[in-house]
Amino acid sequence: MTRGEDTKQVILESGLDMASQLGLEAVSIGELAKKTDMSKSGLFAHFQSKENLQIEILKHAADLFAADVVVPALKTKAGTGRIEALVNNWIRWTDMLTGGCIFVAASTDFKDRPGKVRDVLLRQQEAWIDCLRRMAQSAIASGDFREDIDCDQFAFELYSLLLGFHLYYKLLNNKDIQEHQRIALKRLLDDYQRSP
Amino acid sequence: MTRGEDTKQVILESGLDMASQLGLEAVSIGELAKKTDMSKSGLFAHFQSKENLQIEILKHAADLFAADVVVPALKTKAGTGRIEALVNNWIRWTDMLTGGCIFVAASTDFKDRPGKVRDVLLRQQEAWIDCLRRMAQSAIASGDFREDIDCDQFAFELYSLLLGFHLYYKLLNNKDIQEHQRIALKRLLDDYQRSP
DNA sequence: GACAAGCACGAACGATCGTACTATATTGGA
DNA sequence: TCCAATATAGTACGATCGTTCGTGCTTGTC
Repeated sequence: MTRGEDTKQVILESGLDMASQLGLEAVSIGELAKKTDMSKSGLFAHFQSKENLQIEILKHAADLFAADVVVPALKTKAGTGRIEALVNNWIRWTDMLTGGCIFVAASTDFKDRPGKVRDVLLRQQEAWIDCLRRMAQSAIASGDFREDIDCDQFAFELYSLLLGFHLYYKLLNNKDIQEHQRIALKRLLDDYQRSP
Repeated sequence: MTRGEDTKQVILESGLDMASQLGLEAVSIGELAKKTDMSKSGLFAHFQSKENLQIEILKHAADLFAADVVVPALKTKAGTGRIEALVNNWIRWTDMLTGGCIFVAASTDFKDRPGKVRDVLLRQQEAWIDCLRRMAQSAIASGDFREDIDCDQFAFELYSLLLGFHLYYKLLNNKDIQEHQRIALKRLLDDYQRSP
């Protein structure tokens, strides 16, 4: 890794943290330069535009997300256990970043801001939902889930649960939410499970 | 209503629309002045600070929300029917505003911005969750729900469902989501319902 | 018709925004 | 060790940010 790529990683790390707190649009080049002890122009030279900076932050986040959330879950045996592992990894992921999940923040931030950033975000969200769907499919294959279930439906309900958890946890600072989340997940899995 | 109060309503209406799209923090006084055909200073005089403007937008939104979503639902008979009415009103509410639900947008926007705006938002969200909880309580009283259910748990699961719907609907433009939402709501209500 | 209050305006403030240039360090290969 | 490439800093730009101030235009009241 060259020196330039090295500092770029530092910038992206700091930018990711900033975006998780204030939103991707609120990441300003001047403020980011202060946090990384660089000059505005020196930092800017790495990205050529703010739009590129935002996109690279998103892609950097996606790399970390894949490595910390998805891949470890895929190493466990397919079925409800893998789904629970994924959920636990996701919760740990929202704890790693100071502000919470950057994708949740960016989603509300860019839902009405057309452009390349929104396009990237959309593809990422679709990939994530597809990941959830495949979790359900492999749970069918493993025999944990019934065969007649709607995997899209499952993905939607599971993602909804995570979004609810995120709001209770990050905005309302609700202490009991982890337990509520556990119960809701159990109810969801039970309903989709093969009756014994 | 005096002339001043009249234009203030126009400003808040436009500000609410803007906040629902770009977020409450992205509502700029200059841009809002353009949309309402006013001067920056003329508009500013109504609020004395941007913080006050944001707070008044939130309160204006809460008034509309109560009138369009909560009150009509409370006029129906308590129980699962009332909950369904509330959900339908909520969906219609997210359709009324160009960008979606302002509270969802503001929640991610202000989760890490301490201050008066965040305090107001927090109280509003707690009131909303309390509203959902009372819906469950009255459903118990009416005999629709079992008596041993956890109303906080129900509020969390229902709110999560709405958040998921909002993301699919507003960011992903998912056409099938209304049907997915309907199915998930049925599953939720069934699980909490008194067995016949 | 004078007067006060309410309301909106234009101009200007310092700060920060994203971006464009130019120049100076720092680096790795010949 | 010299050179070219890479990497950072400095300065400046027009635009916009939230905010302040002074001014004039409408109102409704006496």
